Amino acid sequence: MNTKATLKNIATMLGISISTVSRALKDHPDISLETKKKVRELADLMDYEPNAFAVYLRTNESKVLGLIVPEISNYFYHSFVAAVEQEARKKGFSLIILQSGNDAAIEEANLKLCKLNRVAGIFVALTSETRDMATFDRIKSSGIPIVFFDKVPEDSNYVKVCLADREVGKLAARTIFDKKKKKVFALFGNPNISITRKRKQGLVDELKKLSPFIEIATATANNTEEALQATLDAVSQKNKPDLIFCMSDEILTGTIMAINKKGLKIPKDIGVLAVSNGFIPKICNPEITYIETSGTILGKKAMKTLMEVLEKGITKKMDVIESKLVEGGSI
Amino acid sequence: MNTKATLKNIATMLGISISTVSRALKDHPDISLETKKKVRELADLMDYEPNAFAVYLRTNESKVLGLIVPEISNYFYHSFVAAVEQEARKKGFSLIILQSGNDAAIEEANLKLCKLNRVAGIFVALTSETRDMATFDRIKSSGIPIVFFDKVPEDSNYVKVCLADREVGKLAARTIFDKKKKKVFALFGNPNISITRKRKQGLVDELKKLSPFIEIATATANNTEEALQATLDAVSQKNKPDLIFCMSDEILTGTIMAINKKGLKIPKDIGVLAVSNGFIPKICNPEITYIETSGTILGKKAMKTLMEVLEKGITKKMDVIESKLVEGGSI
DNA sequence: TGTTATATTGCAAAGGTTTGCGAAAATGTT
DNA sequence: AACATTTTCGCAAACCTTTGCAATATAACA
Repeated sequence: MNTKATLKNIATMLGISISTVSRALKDHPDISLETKKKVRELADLMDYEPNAFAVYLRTNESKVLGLIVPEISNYFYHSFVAAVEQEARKKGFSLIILQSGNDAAIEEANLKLCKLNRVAGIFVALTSETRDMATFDRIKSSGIPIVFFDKVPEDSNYVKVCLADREVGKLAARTIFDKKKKKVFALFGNPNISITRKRKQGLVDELKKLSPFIEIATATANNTEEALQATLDAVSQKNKPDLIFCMSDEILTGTIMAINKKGLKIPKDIGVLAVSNGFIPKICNPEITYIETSGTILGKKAMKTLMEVLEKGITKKMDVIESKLVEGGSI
Repeated sequence: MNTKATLKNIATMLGISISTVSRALKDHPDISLETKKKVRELADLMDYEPNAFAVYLRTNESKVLGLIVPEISNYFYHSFVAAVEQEARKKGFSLIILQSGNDAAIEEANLKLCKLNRVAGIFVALTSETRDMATFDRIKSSGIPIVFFDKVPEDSNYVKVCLADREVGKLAARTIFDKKKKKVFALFGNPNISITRKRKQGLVDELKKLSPFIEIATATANNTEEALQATLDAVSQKNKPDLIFCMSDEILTGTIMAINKKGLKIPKDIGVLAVSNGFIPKICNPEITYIETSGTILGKKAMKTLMEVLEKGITKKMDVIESKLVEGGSI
């Protein structure tokens, strides 16, 4: 039978003490080269890997990060997740990924799970249902840093990385103005989350400022299905809009389906402007003009921020990433 | 200062022994109701959670699963990941997700990471570069069960869940035959992985069997970009195909971009048939006809299989899920 | 040779939990 | 009251690693 690869076994087999083996493997200066060599050879042979659990138990430093997100299968999040995972691996961390499915109770359970797994830090995109930040506060005060991203709490008391959401709205407004659109139908996601409110405010305020003659109607769509329906309704009116603004990929998807269903042509019959990571816009014909929100960039930023928090113990901070307009042919 | 919530501290505060506290918390029959009550109350108050690392160290049973995938931001995998995560949580497991980015070396590193984290089991979709199964074998013989999915090793010596790939090909062939297409251009992914070969064989053989008059040309596209280019080339010939078959969403995406770029109309100018999870087909106009491959279903199956392996210690097994044709208007 | 410095190594505790086994206390039996 | 049972609990080892400190061995020096 194969002996388990532990310090103890290596030590016994070599007739030396556990501590010597431990130090030899870490290249501690106290240990003679000869011993180090012996130890390393046997360790390699036995395929020794330190037991992460024992290490943690002793050192209290875990190399695992938690990531809680409403759902992974989301146009934006999965690129965020991919980026964080990559960066994490570079730094020697692993990533535990949890989905809260827009349910505050599951979110809380996931948070507990992170605590249970003694993660070194957590990334969180809030549920649209999250009202109570108490659990987050408890986790935080128990010493586990949290970096909020995308769907962040409004309160400035946290560490967060997000898009310049108000700017996104303004940029959309300026684009609409430049393209001389007159009747806008704007679709937004759940109004409970701050990014929705900010994007909406940015868009509406800036549009008003730019011109008193641009009509704007807004509606809420919590998912692709609702966006499809809302778009259908909007374009079926006698006096239909000349541009539809979609706050997210989820919504854009529904809008496109609706436009296809109605047999309308973009941009001849109707214009489309979206906020997106670019994937869906690029497979449309013509390509959709969009304001880019890159999950990859945000992910890298988030990881960097977490590392800072871990090192310097910051507890409040807000990082914002800019976004830019990518022109397709949809307006 | 707040005392840490550990068995020891609870024990001291209550003036009883650690073992009693431990057993009380697990509702062990040896402990009196009175004691249990006391213990539970204090534990609740202190927000006690067993230290997962210590538990593992003692029991050697971890509640964490590993998942290694070429990349999460893939049309198919992220729904798989989402499904596995959900099922895992139901069973009290957490999921560590790693990406190997189609690099066999990173794949190996990820495997080590799983071992290091002492996961209870691993899900793996192979890289197209993976040749050497030695590391997998070592992990397996070290007692960590591996369930391969989607991109699985050919050899029957493993536990795997996958689509009925040959059937997928055949179904495509029958559809092409039924729709009376005469000149097929079929795009496949990396030929090193078995699903490619199987789908291709299924399609080609069945097509030959059904009719000697259907022409079929095949090409390889390793990513969306290559698919775009290959499609562009194919439709630019004097005698262009009347149907394009796309083996995956990645490829379908490229094909659609190419068709859009060329200004061709589906299905009038050219037909399209894909293997897909349905998302992209549904946002096209007309919707693309596709053979469904559900990451969600496969994910659930994979989790179920892993649980079986964990319980019964099976070491070889192959589960196959059927797929069906979903008609759009693209043929 | 005795003394001191330096290079190597080992001891033992700690981290939090689980669990077999034995001890003590409570209850039941005659 | 003496004994047998049953109920309730504690002891201590084990899981594997890290690390401060003490111990030993070796070399250097006077």
